[in-house]
This record gives sequence, structure tokens and C-alpha cells, in this order.
Amino acid sequence: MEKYLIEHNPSFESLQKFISNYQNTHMLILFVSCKVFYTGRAKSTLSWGDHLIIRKKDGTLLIHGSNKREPINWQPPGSSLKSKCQKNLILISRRKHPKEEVKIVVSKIYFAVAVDCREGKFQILGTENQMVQQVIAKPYLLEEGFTPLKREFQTPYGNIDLLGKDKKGTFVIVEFKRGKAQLSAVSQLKRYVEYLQKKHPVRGILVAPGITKSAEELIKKWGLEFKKWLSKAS
Amino acid sequence: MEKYLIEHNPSFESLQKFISNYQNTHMLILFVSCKVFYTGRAKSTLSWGDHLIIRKKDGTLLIHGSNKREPINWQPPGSSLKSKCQKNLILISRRKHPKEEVKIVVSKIYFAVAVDCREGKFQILGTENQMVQQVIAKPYLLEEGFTPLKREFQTPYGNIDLLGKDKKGTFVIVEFKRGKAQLSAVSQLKRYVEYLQKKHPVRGILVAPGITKSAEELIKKWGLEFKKWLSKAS
DNA sequence: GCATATATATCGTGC
DNA sequence: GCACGATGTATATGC
Repeated sequence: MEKYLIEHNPSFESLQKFISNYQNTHMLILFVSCKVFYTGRAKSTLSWGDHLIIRKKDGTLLIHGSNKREPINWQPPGSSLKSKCQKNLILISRRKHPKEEVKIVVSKIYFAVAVDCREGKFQILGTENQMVQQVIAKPYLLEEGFTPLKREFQTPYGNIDLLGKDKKGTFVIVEFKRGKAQLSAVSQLKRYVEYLQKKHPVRGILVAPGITKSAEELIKKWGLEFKKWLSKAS
Repeated sequence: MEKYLIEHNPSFESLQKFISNYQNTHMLILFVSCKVFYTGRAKSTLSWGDHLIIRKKDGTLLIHGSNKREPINWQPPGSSLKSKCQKNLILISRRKHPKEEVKIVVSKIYFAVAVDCREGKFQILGTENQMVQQVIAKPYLLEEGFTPLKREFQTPYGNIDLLGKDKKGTFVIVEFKRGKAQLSAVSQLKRYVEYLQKKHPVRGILVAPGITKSAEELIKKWGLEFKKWLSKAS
């Protein structure tokens, strides 16, 4: 089996055949002149231009332009793909929930490639989850006498990253942020604290490598605490 | 000028030349066998496999696998690209703020394409911004007697989507959500209300096409209001 | 499927 | 450059 197959300047009909032959087994990469119409949660148009179209076998559709990390238009995994040949070649990708459609009107196909892509295994370190794991393993990193009780403690107003008790036995709600904490993080913590303090006395601690000025003011005003997290803690 | 140039199974040296020739003017598309190391805000490894590498002339780097809409690894616009030829071909993309690096170790190049991509113009409708515009143009869509005063009214605790007065002259803070409103939207509105009510009596209204059950309970408990938005309003 | 929260989120805007 | 909030966010997880 070839690793990839390429067609240069194919006709609409041969691209249709190419797509139906390979769309379930290969990643398709098309460089075309096209315009695009999207309707669904919003509605958009992309006028005539050259665009890179990628279709993955899981149904993902990406339409990339000449810059930016984000595709101009897309469809997530699980989307269908159909083609129609009219004056132009029409490619339609549909998603059911929410109901969304991307219609690509292709006037010229520069090239099309089908590749047999076997991706490697991916591992990542340094997420928020690992900050929590570290505090569970070494509770003194948060503060002396802290005892973790429950990870992802559920309340009607959201899930607490880590619930514990301090050395005096007071409940402590801990919210972790891997980046600089902003206003929204303080709001989030406040929401949990407001719920739990109806039942018990409770402290709220926001753990992050930094905090914005506004967020710091707000956290003080609301009687919550900020604990700076040194990422070298391990 | 050709619309695209392709090299099949190029040597490391010829790919290096290809990249330096075209990286500032073309989008590069490489299908290779490689492994990838990322360090920066987090740290990750991607083991040996076949991956699609896209490099845009704005510096964007995308490393796609066989599924999902998101790239496995990436670098945003503004990133640099350098190559080194050792036992394998090493591609390194760097970003300065934050300091981040993606290192690609390439063992085999299936093909490389440089494309001259002139993207079309993009327009979108149905964003939150347009909901606000509609209420400003037709304030009665929010409620009878509402008068808009200020778009993006700034407070130390965030910016209010729309500030206005009701028919009795009471200040009204309006927060818009284009999708179903969740707990975080209620928190956000509460933050603005808490700030402004220190100075004036104030109402807070959350406008969205729907609201989750928890968010609805919370909004009532906090004395705020929910106004269902009918998207057909225009 | 719904709701919640994270993300190497990215991106645009205002200061 | 920082901070804040929107995004057709996508993605994972728990229910």
C-alpha cells in the first residue's frame, strides 16, 4: 500500500471518485480555489480564494487560509461529507448536533493528496490536573497542616478542584489555575465558597503562579486567599 | 509563478533548501515521519509516527495527526523556524512571549509542497456583538421602556456588555450570551452588579437563548433576571 | 446528551 | 504588552 497518492489538477469527476475511494481510510489534503458557506450556530461566508482543505477520516474538516492558527471554517469529528458536481464542484459537510453545514464551492483543484497517516502517541505534563496531584501528594506545599479530602467535589454551583481541611479543621476550597489568575477565577471560587458556607465555615484559596491586579483586589474584598504557586515545586 | 511546487521524497538537504526558499512567501505542507517535543507553558512529547506539518508564512506551525480538529502540536503566528541537519532533520519553531519551543525530529519526508495561497474574505453573522446591536437599535426587544446608555461600560471588575436604564430610571446591567447561559455567565453578571450596586440601585439581566437549570437557580438566588432571547428577533 | 471546566486554548480590543 | 472576554471555541469527564 502506498503511503500517499496524489492527483494534479484533477477534473471534478475524478476528484469525486478520489474522495469516495479514500475518505474512510485516508486523510485528504486538497489545495483549491473555492468559496465557503457555513450555517449553524452562526452563519458565515468566505469569498473566492485559494484555500487548503483537510479532511480526516474521523470526519474532521479544516479549511485553512494563508495565516492564523485557526481554520477559517471547519467541521468537527463525526461530520459527514458529500459531493455534487454542477457548474462547480460542491462539497458539503454536515453535523447533526448542533445541526450545522459547511458548503464548499470549488472552481479549480490544484492538487489532491490522500495520505495514510499513523500518528504517534502524545503525552503532556504541566496541566492543572498535575498541580492538584502535587498538592494531594504533598499537602504541605499548599500550607502546613492542610489535609485533602475530595478531588472534584460536586456542588450545585460547580465542581471544586480540591476540598480539604486546614490544621484547625476548617473546610478549605482550593481552586487551581495553571496560568495567571484572572477575575473569572475569583468569581468561580466565590461561587463555591458561597454555596458551602451556608453549611459550614469555609476558606477559599486560589492557587496560581500569578494573579492580575484586579483579581487580587477582588479576592481581598471577598475575603478569599491567593497562594502563589512555584512551578518548580515537585 | 507556479501556484504550487512539490518535492517527492526529498533528501534532508533539499528540504532544508526548499524551506528556506519558500517559508517567507508560501505555505509549506509536509507529510513526514517524525517525533515532536514541546516545551513552554507546558511540556509534551509525541512519539514516532506519520504527521502532517503545515507552516504558514505568518509563522504559524501546525502538526496534525489522523484525527481531531485540533493540531497535536502547534506554534501560533509570529513564531520562527530553523532547520538543522543531523542524523535526522531537526525543525525548531520558537516563540518569544511566552518562551516556547517546538522541536520536530524528522526521519523521513514523504513529500513537501509549497503553495501560493491567496485567501478570500471572511464574514460572519450571529455573534454576541450582533445581539447587542439589535438591542441598541430596538431596546424594546429587551423590555418596554429600556434605554441603552453605554456599550462595554468599564468597571474594575470587568466590562459590562450593555449598561442602560429601565422605565423607572433604575440602572440595568445587561449581559449577553449567544448560546445557553451557564453558571459562569451568572457569576460574571453578579460581579458587575456587585460593583455597581455599591453606588446605585441596579438590576442585572442575563440575555440568552436558554439557561441551564443550575444557572437558573443561581440567578434567582442572587436576585438577578433571565431574559430569553428569540434569535428570530431582528 | 447535558453540564461543567480546562486549554500550550486562540483571537480581538482597549488601555 | 497586559487584561479581559468571546469563540460556530474544541475536548474531556461525570452524570
